[in-house]
Amino acid sequence: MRTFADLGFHGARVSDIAEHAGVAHGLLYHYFASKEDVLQTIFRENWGALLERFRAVERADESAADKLAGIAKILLRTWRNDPALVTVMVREVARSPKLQSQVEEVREVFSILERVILEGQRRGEFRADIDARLASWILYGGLEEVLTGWVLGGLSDSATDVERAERTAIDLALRGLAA
Amino acid sequence: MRTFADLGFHGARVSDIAEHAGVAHGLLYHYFASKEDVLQTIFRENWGALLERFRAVERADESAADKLAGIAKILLRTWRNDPALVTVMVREVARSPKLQSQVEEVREVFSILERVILEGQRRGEFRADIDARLASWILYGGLEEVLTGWVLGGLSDSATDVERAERTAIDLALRGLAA
Amino acid sequence: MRTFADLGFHGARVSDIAEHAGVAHGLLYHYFASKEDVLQTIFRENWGALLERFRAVERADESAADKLAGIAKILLRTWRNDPALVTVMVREVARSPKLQSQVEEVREVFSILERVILEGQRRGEFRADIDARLASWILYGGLEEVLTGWVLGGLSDSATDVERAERTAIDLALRGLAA
Amino acid sequence: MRTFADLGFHGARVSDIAEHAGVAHGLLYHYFASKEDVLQTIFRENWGALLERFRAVERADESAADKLAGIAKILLRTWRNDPALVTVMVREVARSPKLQSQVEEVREVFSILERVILEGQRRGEFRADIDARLASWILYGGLEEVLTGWVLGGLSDSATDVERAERTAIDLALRGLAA
DNA sequence: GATGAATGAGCATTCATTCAT
DNA sequence: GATGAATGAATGCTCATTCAT
Repeated sequence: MRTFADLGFHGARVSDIAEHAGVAHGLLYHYFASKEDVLQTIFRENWGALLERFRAVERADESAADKLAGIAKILLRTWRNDPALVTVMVREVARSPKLQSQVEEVREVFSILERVILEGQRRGEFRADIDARLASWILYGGLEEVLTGWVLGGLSDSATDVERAERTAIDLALRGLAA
Repeated sequence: MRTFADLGFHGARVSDIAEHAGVAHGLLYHYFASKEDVLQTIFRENWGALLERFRAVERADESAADKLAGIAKILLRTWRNDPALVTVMVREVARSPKLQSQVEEVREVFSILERVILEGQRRGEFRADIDARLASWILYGGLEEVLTGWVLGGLSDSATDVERAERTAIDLALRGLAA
Repeated sequence: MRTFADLGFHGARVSDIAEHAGVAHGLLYHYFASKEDVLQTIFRENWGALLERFRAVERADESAADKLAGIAKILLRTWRNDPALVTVMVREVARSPKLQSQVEEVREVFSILERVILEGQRRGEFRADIDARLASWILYGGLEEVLTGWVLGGLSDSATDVERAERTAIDLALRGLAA
Repeated sequence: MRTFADLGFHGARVSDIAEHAGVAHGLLYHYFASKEDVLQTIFRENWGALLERFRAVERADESAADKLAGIAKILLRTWRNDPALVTVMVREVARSPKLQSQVEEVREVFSILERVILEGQRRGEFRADIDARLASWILYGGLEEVLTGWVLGGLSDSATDVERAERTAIDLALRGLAA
């Protein structure tokens, strides 16, 4: 993950990864079928864990607004906890069809957001004149762009800035959706 | 542009581009210094034109809300006018540090959005308790994610859906920012 | 052909072939799809020419015995004319299923021999109590083994020895088949 | 032997052999010095046994013709008894200089055949105007090609066909050599 | 005896780029 | 302008072999 984060998928040679791990490059092929499988595994294991947390939020006994806020927090705080992971996700996974097979899993986050929004609309928390599906993409895009800003260095990611970003994103979204 | 859109930057060989253009691949080097220069040129020429249109909106004598709406429309309608361009932008330019030299230009759109938001805050149109810089990233991210949805096929892009996306995105943003 | 003859298919590196030819190894891939394609091409072009000569003999207006003798001569004299070709054929093509797609073409020689033998039997030149198909394999095997002996150095291939081999092989075969 | 027969020497990985044998691949190196040593051992043990039988035939108190017939029978019947062995011999050992050290042993069969033929010539059984050395190669080649036909599937190897091949090969050879 | 993680030499193949024509 | 033969650096991957356990 760190090698991909530093050099990008194409820029990272298999031997770079192995060197980073302190093993011979051949050993990599005991554990992974190919260089791409390494990326796929990084994605699968980490995104799966994130999805699990999103689902837990969805199941929680909270208002839809709190659920959205919870998901946003998980996503944005991942930058602090695991910047290499976020870097790889943002640069190699999010938009490239490199991991076609995983597209479904990537989109699961949209489904979760959509369901939460629909729930909010049903409960009267959120306005009903908004397409929940579209809103889920728009909200997620806003969050991902903040992560991208941090990854590419366009946005400050000091502790206070991260906190402010969290508040801003949540605030914008909830006001945008509020009934 | 079409070749990059179809195959991606890494997946497209110089000879693919030349074949697409109906010339020998050697000729490409009369017009471009390298394969990367082709991408750079695509970006420069097209993004420059978009930026010009964004700036025109910024200069117009309209409310800040209308300016934001105008920018969103330009961005989203580009998909219909030039899907290959959007595909290349979304997949090859937006996140990769491939075009480092152009990062500044990419970010110009954030500056424009930020200035429009600040203007709206100054005029009392928009709430003042929002960091304009952050908001510009978040709004742009929402729009770009919709484009991504269209590029990768996750969101329907029929004529009515494109229009609805436009309204939804603008509506969410303006309600989120409204004073 | 010479590189394969010297080093064997597996022992020859692509760069050996290219070096032998005095070009960069990359150029090889302008003309051949792969290392294996080089072998295939060697086979196709040369075996095809040999087959053509065998067919010419078959069509000739001669006794079946003379036809068999003619085919044997062509085969054995190829060693003198083109030892590298024979070496490659004997070592890389004849028995390995490496060129599965060409198996049919390899077997064409058996068909030709079989037809000549059948013709001889019909004419009363050859005894009729012999399975022509089997005989074609046996005769061809005898010839090929002589070539093998020359390739691997087990049999002397001086000019007089080559001539004697020719006479011996033909003599054995014709006496074996004689009515 | 079965792994080499199925996949060829180069196509068979050490781990394929080990898997076939139901052990870990590392264990192979307790019993064999190398992959090539496995092939060598297969050859040595089996070819040695065959040679022993050939020599027994040579020593027997029979006519030269019967001796030739005996050797042919042993060789061809091995296909039925041990097709994998024959496959390996035909494809990996016979022509490749892979087992250079064993070349002598391979050629022992030619020596035996040659001596039998010489004996037949001395006794007046066989015509004297044939080079015994050459004849031994030619006869052996005929037999080996029949085996090759069975191995590669070009010749039918049903029980009756095997028997007919035996008769045909012996018949052709003896008539070819007959005084 | 037995395992399988670990090694690293070896090699085919790709493809951007050059340049003589 | 235009071609495409020629180059060669770069790299993913394979697999025989070793050896600590």
